[in-house]
Amino acid sequence: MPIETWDEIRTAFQVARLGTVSGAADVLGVHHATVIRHIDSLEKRLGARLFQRHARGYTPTEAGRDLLTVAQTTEEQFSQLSSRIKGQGETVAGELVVTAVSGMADLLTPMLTGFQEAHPGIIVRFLTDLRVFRLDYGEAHVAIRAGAAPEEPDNVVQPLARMRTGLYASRGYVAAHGLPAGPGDFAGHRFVGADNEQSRAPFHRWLRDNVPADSVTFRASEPQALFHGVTAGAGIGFVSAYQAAHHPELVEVMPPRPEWDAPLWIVTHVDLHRTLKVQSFLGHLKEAAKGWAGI
Amino acid sequence: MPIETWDEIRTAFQVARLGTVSGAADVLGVHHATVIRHIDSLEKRLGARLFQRHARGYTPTEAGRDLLTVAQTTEEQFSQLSSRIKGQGETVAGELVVTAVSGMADLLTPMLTGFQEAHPGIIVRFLTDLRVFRLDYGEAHVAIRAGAAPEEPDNVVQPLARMRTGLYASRGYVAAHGLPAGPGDFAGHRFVGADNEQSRAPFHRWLRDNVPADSVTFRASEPQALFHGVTAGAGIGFVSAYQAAHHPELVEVMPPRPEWDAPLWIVTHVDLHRTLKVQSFLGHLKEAAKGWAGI
DNA sequence: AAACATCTGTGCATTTTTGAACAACCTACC
DNA sequence: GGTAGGTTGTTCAAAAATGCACAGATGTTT
Repeated sequence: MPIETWDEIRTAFQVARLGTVSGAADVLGVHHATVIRHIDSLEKRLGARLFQRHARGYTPTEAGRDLLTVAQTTEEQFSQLSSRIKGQGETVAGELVVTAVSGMADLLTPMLTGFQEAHPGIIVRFLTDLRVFRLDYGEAHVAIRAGAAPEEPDNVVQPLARMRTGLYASRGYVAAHGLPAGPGDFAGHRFVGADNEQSRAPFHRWLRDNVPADSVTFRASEPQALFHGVTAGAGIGFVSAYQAAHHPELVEVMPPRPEWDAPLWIVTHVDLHRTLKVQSFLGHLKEAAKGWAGI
Repeated sequence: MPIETWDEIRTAFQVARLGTVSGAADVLGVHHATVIRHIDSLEKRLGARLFQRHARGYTPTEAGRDLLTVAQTTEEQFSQLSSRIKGQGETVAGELVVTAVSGMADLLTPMLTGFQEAHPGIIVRFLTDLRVFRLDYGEAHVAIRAGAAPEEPDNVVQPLARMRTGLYASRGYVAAHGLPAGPGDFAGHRFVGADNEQSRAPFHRWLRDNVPADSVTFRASEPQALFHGVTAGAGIGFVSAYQAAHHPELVEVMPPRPEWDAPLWIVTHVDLHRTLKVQSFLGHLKEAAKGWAGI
């Protein structure tokens, strides 16, 4: 037996609270005729009288007093809800969901923990998965994407940084096979590459163009697996300069080149982009990116 | 920070619950364009987004989920309220406020207690006061009035019984002064009468016409005081046959006459008259009145 | 006693809300 | 790949809710 017209309950509530139709109309900001019509409609719907009418005003019946107490708490609940929602856009609290490909975890986690410490009310959820989380489904507040600029509608895209990548090999590999003198020497070496033939990453394309397919002896679809392949000595492969700098066991085969750079993008949904929480995080993120000069 | 449009919260609640605008529109029985407009209006009012829009539907944001839980309990509260109000007109429970002049207390109380015992859910409030309680102010459900038929608007009036009254004196008075032989002998006796000169009760008028004013030596405005005056031996006075029958110390001076009869009326407010609670009480009251043959 | 202020109630013009139809988009399924 | 079903979003006409003005009634104050 659900009630269909909550607004009528609200007007009835004010009438029960103030005792007069005119007073309720003033509070509600409507004409007193509207109040009368709301009461009539609601009483007809409920099949019972909520008020006794007389020339001095409306006095609530037993049912009217019942409605008064119920609507009183409703009014308070809605008021608190409104305060929470209005305030949440102006405070940095609650969940902040960030998504990125797993390969960026060690790059991003220091920044994420720093943001969490700066805003104790924040609970950071860092989602890394193979699939791309969709911002328009509300799966995350901020996504950090690599590669071509995303062009999804309703998403605001900002450049974050350029991720420099170079060719690296593990010390074990170098000890066993030596370093290639140059591109002409690649045929005698082993490489680690993407399993996906049409990978659009620029360094992957460069590998396809400059290294014989037979020399790519370790292939994986997951970026993290490629990185592990290099560190384990499976072959020479592309590693971001940032990751390489933190892994002393890697030896630089070819230094990063501009054409290998992969741009990083900050992507947010337009609905959430303007909120203080997201804006605050974006500021923190860009500040941290300035320290990524080495990547 | 009160919320002005409860209906918009209701539609937002359904959208959050079902996940789609179309589904909410079906449940609410309105067009989906209306739902969209409600959501837009509410979000604009709150200054925050409640939903993320995409082609598969609306997924609630953090604020939207907050609204969902609040509105969920509101829906339940209103539903229960509706059930209570709709049901209360069909059950005999709650308060039943009956008002009458205090002189009728001993006549009515047995009937009232009997009604309460027949309906354990009832709390009977019997208000007796000098002033007349006003039904149109919601002061009582049922009023029992004596005298001329009430003619207030919005009140439904039904005849209940005729209250027969006679002239009585206490045994002590009779022992001291004897009984008057007839109206011609009244001048030598003492009488108890109304203080109010323009009292409209027929027996009071009869007293004014047939008894010298000097013989009315005990006057009171309160009916109960008049009755006590008679029983205390202050003089000869009018007592209802019902009361006289229950007081053996009274001696009949003149038996009840039809022209002394005072009609009793049942008065109820038109809004409450049709409710089962009042109707049930009226049936009980009329049944009890059949046993008042002696009054 | 009489004027005043306040409240309810009702018919009519106006504004606001709603509904219908259509377009655009995405998803799923064949 | 293409088609069918479902969803959102927008424009214009219809419907409904609202505001206005005035009448009626009651209690209060001068």
